Amino acid sequence: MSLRHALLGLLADQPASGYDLTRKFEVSLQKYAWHARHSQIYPELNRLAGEGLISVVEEGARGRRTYAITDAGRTELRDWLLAPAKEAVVRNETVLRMFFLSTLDNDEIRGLLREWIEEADRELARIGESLDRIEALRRERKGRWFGLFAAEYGKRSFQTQREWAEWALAQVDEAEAAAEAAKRETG
Amino acid sequence: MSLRHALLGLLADQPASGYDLTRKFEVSLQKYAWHARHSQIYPELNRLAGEGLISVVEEGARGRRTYAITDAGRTELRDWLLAPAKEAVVRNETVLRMFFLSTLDNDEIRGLLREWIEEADRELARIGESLDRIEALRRERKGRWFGLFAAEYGKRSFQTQREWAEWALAQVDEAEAAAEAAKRETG
DNA sequence: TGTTGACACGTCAGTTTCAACATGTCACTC
DNA sequence: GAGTGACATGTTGAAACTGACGTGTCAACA
Repeated sequence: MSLRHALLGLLADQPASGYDLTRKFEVSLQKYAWHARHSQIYPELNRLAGEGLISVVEEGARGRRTYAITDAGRTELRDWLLAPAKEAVVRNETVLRMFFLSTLDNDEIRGLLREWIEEADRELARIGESLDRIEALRRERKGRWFGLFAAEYGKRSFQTQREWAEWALAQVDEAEAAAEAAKRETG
Repeated sequence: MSLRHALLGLLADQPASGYDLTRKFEVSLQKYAWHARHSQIYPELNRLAGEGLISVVEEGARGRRTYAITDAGRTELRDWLLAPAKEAVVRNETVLRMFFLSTLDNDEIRGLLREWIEEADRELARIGESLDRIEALRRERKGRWFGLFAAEYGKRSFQTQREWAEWALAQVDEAEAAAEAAKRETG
């Protein structure tokens, strides 16, 4: 189960509440690493606290509970990072759709490819801002670079998505031109 | 639920049995698109058949049943490809580990990065073969390119993973050198 | 003839995940 | 003082998914 490790990982950077963690999922992990809803996060936090991997360090307004990772939690996180129990699970609906793209008509293919190019541009803009924030934090608190590796990976991934889509568009055009040429020859 | 669409997508290319589909998952979808076990695939095939989205076209030795996609199934697949019901779900344990990489020591980070480089090399070799097969098929049955888009995407993705890991290794070295220089200055 | 290993499909109990429902707080503004 | 929207945490029933177990077939080879 990776959800608990995602939570431990986020708490390894700094203490946070369930609400904070939900927002962190939404803005950073959700899109290219791990998807989870608050209805899954809150019970898991309770379990982690019960097992002593995290602990409540502050209680605030509106029932807010701030959790921090414990030493046991850090050990658990480290073990998982260095040697995950089994082969990595991958689920990516977009990639799945890319897989079956060729079952569509050329114009439909082009439509989807253009959507993916736009998505990549949006994400690249978002990640650019994120990288700026991390860079600022890095200057501020020397030597720290939490999130930098992932943000850079995200950036490169969406650049790849964009370039791939451009390549695919060219492939479709090329195939279509070849098909028309063949048609003219026989017709 | 994407599993059914993954199955419909595979059957859109050519008829196959549950066993065939399980193997296709293992060799192609599993690694970077969608993960599923045979214990999930067989019941889902029965449901799809019950709903008329696929049908049994052949019964062979050892209880083997070959399924083909129906027109209703093609419609369902097409609808999903063009407009998936909700935002794409992403789960990727490797990327999640990349996210928390910086909580480790420099040497541990280097170890993981090297593992990921090796993994990328292995996958690139595998995908290279795959692309050769697809290319051969394409020459044979003109105009068909099922799987080509995805294989190319996979190739580019693992190239990205490799390049990112090399970049990250350089970052670690750089940070370490800077830290040591600072230490010499104060010490 | 026995054994091995790939082929082929299935079930099931337990866990994870999702969407929807539910409840209340606090700050701000009209 | 009423309304709004962000804050904050929960529960629950259904669906999806996993890992392990179970059953039998068939080809090849010793």
